[in-house]
Amino acid sequence: MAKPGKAICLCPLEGVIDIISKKWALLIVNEIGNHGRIRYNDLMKEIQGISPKTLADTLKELAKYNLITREAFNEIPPRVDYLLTKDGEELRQAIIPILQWALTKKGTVVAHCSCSMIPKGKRIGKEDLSL
Amino acid sequence: MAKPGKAICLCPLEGVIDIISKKWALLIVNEIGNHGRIRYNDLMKEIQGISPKTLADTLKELAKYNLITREAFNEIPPRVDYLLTKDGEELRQAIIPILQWALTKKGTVVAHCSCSMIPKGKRIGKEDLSL
DNA sequence: CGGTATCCTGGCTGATACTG
DNA sequence: CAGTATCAGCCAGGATACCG
Repeated sequence: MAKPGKAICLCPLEGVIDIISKKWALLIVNEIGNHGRIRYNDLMKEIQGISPKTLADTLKELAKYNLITREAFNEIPPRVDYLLTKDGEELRQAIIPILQWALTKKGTVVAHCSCSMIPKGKRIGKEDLSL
Repeated sequence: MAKPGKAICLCPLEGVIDIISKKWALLIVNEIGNHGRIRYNDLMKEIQGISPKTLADTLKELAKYNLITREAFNEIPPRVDYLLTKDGEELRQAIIPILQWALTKKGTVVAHCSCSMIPKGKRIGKEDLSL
């Protein structure tokens, strides 16, 4: 092998792999993180293409894993905010190296996601990922 | 929002998300990395539970994305080695933060994966991930 | 040995309509 | 507004058999 004693074990990923390999999970975690706090229908608008069912299902999953918090208010009309837990924010930070890696392969990338926090057409480079 | 100007854009993940969200892709990349160079059937043994079809499909995908290299020898019996490219090795490094994050949620984890490079029952902690 | 070929299944996902 | 209910489709992935 290349580097004796440097074998990496992916066992820790167990249980977590179900999250990070879910199509929408990372997007949602990141979007909530970008906003700090956001409501259900605003998420629907930000994450273009997701269906209400899928969004609801994924939110429940994320809450089950303690990555997000659901905060409901007894108002009319109803209001529910979603926030990242500490774990969720840490996960959000943990994917940044993968983002950086993706960028090294492409140089820069033109933002075209639906997130209102990112100016459309902005060129994303490594400098945008150094928090 | 929490930190103005610190919004994260996941656009760079496009094209890459198909890889990292594949159930077996990360496992395979990591396993090849652990061995430095490994043959098809040895991968089958190491990655317990994967079917030949899925393994073959995923290997092709990974090769297409230039994450691994296929090296075939004209011998009888045939022999094919798989290795990580530079990109592949970088990806392997990039997922370590996620591993570390997973560990912070669990403390330590007992290795039970089929990888022959990791002693069964070894307790994995953060110290095993500082390369 | 290193794969294909073939068939099949179940869970994820989407669309749409509806409700408290 | 914030979801649920319902139905339907796709396709990653599994089992098995076979091939060069």
